Amino acid sequence: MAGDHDMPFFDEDDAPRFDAARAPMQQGAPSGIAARAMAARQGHNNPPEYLKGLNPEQRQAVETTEGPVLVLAGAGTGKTRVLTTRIAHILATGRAFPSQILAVTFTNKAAREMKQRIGILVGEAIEGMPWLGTFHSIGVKLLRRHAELAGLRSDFTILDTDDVTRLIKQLIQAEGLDDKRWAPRTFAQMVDTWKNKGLAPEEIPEGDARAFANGRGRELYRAYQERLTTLNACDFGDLLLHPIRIFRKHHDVLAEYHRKFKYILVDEYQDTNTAQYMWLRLLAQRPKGGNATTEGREPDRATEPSRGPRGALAPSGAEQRVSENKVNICCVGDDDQSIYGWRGAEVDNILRFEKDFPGATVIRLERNYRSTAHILGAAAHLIAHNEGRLGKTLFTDRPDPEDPRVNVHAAWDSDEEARAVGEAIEAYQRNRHQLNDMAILVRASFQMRSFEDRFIEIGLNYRVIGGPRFYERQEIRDAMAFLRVVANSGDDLAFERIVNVPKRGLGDATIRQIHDTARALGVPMLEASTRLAESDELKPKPRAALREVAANFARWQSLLDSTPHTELAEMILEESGYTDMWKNDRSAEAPGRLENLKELIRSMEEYESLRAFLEHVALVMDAEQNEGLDAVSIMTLHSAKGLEFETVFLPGWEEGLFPHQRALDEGGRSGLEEERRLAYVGVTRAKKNLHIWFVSNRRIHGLWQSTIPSRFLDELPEAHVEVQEGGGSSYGGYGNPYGGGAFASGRGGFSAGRQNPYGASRFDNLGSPSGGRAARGDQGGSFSNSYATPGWQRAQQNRTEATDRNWGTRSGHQVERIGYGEVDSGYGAGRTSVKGRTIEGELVAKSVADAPSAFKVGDRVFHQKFGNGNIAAVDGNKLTIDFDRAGQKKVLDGFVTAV
DNA sequence: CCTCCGCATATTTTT
DNA sequence: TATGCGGAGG
Repeated sequence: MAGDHDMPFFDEDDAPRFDAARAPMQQGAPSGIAARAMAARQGHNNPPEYLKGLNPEQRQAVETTEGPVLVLAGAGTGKTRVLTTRIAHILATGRAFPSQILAVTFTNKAAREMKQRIGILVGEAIEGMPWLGTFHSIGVKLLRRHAELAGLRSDFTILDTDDVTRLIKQLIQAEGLDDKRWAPRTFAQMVDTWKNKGLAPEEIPEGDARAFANGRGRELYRAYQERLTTLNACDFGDLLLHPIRIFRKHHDVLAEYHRKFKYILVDEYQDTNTAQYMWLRLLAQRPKGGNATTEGREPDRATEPSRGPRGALAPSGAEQRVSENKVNICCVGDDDQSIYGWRGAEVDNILRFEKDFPGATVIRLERNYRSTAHILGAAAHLIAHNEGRLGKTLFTDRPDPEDPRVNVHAAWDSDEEARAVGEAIEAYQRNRHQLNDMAILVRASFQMRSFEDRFIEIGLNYRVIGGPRFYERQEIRDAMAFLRVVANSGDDLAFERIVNVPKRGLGDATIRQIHDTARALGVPMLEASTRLAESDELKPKPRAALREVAANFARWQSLLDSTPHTELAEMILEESGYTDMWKNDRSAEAPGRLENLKELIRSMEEYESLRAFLEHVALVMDAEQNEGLDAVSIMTLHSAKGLEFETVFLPGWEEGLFPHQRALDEGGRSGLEEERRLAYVGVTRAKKNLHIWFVSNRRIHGLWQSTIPSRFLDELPEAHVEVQEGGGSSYGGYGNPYGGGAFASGRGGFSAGRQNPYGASRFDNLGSPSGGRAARGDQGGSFSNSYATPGWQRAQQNRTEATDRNWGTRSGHQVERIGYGEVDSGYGAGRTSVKGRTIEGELVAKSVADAPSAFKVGDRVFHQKFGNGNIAAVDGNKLTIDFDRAGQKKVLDGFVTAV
């Protein structure tokens, strides 16, 4: 077997032998890396340039090249710097060639950044690192070399989630199952979860197998894998799993890579899932006696029935013996920033590192270069509420007492929140802050909408980061499908996607016929179409259409080698009628789609060939956003990881949203801890200014819900936090008649007789003039006289100055203000009541099935926001109410009181 | 083939 | 509430 791989194995990137002084040089006198390498070898006392400016811990992390190393790199402690400098150091000291270093990241962005920074450190004279990339891109590289060992040809196609879902849908239908009852997406997700755990069809838990397709989950998974093999295709999970299986089975192959990779580096180790962990361990474990195989003691974790908590894979005795050998693996990560548990990441991997790699050096990077002492203090106090951490405390050596504290603000509802944040941003802008330095980080993307609406209204530039990606758009995927078929006529999934695009009258019936013919003849669908078009099995119309399709593809394929690929692509889109299709489309999106197609062609120019481009796109599903424009960034907390901004706004800190109810329901305590880590990530994005917001009312699924402040707010240390009375008071913009944003509708409501499951909060009364006090029997507080508060006065002013810049153009808001006034009169009686919640464990709230409503049709009720109204319909606890002023609304019964 | 209506669904996202 | 999907019907 080994002989089969020798050829591809020692090709481009395997330099035959090492010569530090020569290899990296291209011409001229020794300089750059070569000079540094020689200096290092000659034992000069002066540290090389690239080590200067590192702090002692960073330097230790760079210079401890031998043996297993775990670098616990807190937020903003120079993680990437350590990683790149470490690679530069290994290269400069002649410890390894670029091709002998395996460096894995999670995202293409991270890989790109690392390559670039290594380039800067080491000088342009060195060729790129061939084995620096994402788990998946390295997986493809391995699999292309050894494809036949996985039953594939080396030109296999990589399916993305969309392809996978369509394929699974076909399988479900082929099994005679109802694809409505058994959603293909759901099953695709299940398969993904199994693959994240490294499980083959025979290894999945019985319960999982039974849970789908009338208990036929296992067979379906198996059928799916078989279908992939037939199609000469694999999904993202396979890019890791196939190499794992090859390594396990073919020890000679594994041994080659053991010899090859002298150093292994892993970025964001806390995000690794079980499959990635298995993959890494296979590559990292070296058998004791030189090149001997690991035969007989190869761990087969996937079949191990017993695991520790949360799927932890305790190393077996055999593995421990194996791993005694020195392994130069360096994992960098931060357990406090592990936020991807829901997609299979195992925090345990990082928590267990020292057990997995006995004798490991653990280095903590805690010196933070990003944030102020207040922000770090807040972050530290917050994250300290988590158990099971490795434990780190960030510090800065430039404390500045003048720094602003972390600001906590209250708002009445999400619209007001958006308004207040907008005003805060404008205030910063007036103080010459760049919009580019500000970001709004939300928990869930639906929160973005109120900000977008508001910013459009006031003409504030913003940019949404994340969301649907360039390569996931319909027009791009269609165009890609054309190209895929041209490059590989066996790509049936791509073919099916576009046979009838633009519409050519090839309906389901014809496509089924192509399918059947293809299967009967054992040929790809394109081939089958060609033959069908020549036969008279089809009616004239589809036959002609199909003949044209087949002829088109034949022509394009014949041009593949002779025509520049960008030109060919343009030709394909033109001749297929695809561009015309969008030109004739009068919908609003059509021009944008044409623009995207142009962009696609443009981006192809960077690649040598169509194939090179397609390979790239399969794995790199990101496209750059337009820089240059000064705009506020809006994104989710998840996509903010790794970024930093001068000023950060964190809206929506309410129970149920953040921590998210679903995380609590499904993840229990560990779910809560992951939410807290997410909060920690959010807080640590800020360099100087941090504003946290919560609202009292949020519309969820169209129903107004009264909310209570997030428990995370209570976990912030008072010393570093300043509570802003009234949402945007410090920016002098707005206010509501109650002197600020929020009523004590949440916790205040509880304390009136119900139990607040989270205990009293110091935010209970924030912004509440009388509601909170009334509810809790007056405990004074900062709002003992609501009419004296700045907020109230501001509100009065605002009401009279209707032409004020902040109000004038927004009739909607003005109406809403008046609405508040109406509410005012009845407020005392209209105290909110909130449904109780059960508590599971100590801290975790479970949502509770709502009891039937005590109200009936015709009842006269009062609602805080909408005023008085009559109940028009009752559905469980959901009420449809005709409000006197606000019209018909649906509202939960907990938020209205009988009048 | 296109349009309209009813129905389910409504965190987080990379490769 | 809003969105998107799939089926039914023109």
